[in-house]
Amino acid sequence: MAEDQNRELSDAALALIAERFKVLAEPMRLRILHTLGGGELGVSEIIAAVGGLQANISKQLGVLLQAGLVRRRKQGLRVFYRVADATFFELCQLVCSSLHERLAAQVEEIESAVALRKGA
Amino acid sequence: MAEDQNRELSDAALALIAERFKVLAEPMRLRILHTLGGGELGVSEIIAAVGGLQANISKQLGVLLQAGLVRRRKQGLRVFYRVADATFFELCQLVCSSLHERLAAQVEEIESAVALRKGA
DNA sequence: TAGGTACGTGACCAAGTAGCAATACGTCGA
DNA sequence: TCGACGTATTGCTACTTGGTCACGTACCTA
Repeated sequence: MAEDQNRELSDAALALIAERFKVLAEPMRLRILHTLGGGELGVSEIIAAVGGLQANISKQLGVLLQAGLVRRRKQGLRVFYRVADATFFELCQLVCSSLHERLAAQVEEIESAVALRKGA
Repeated sequence: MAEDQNRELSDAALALIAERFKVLAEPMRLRILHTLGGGELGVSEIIAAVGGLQANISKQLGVLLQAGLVRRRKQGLRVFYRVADATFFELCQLVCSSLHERLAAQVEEIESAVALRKGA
């Protein structure tokens, strides 16, 4: 039973982790977060920075807010957002370095293949 | 123009990062990777460990392989997979700690609300 | 060569969702 | 009170994809 519980807990944890990754799996949301990396911004500024229609930006901001990745602050007509979870930047950096390694390896592979063709 | 190039490059990079996150945004794939954390395993063992139909596991392994997250090795009839990108575990750990913080904050919020009710 | 085993693939369906257009909501100045 | 403005929401469409079934492929043994 303890085993079952562990399995259940592990599954629940994996589901939560997957959900977090899902939120980050959209270029537009990444652009918004990246833009907010410079500090708190109003919705209008975000729209100007990342492009796209207001409705969509608002929707994606809602997704990020519900995921706890950004915080919201109202001031009169304006609404300001800022990054609430700094791990986002670490995650991006990790993925970037991983992708960089992978691409470098592919380049090397291709180059060695070219060298083989030259030799033949 | 340099600005445009930077913007284009940044968009392409964000698309790549989003794609990586997308691969990790599925509980079944996370389960497979987590299972492979113990070391190289054959497809049959993976299926036994994570559950589900063989066709689906094979499909998800294909996705992971194409993403460069796992490596493949054939030996007779058997096919063995192993984790190819160790950053996966760091990513999971980061997300886990982030989620833990978030949940702890929510618990605290709820408890203080309960305390307020008691006080009233 | 025939048959069995381990794994991959193609076709399909159902669920989820990004983007868009239209509209609603809340807040301010006049 | 009435627009005007900034933002959120709703309904919709098109597309993607996880899971499943049926079948194909590669490899081994007898």
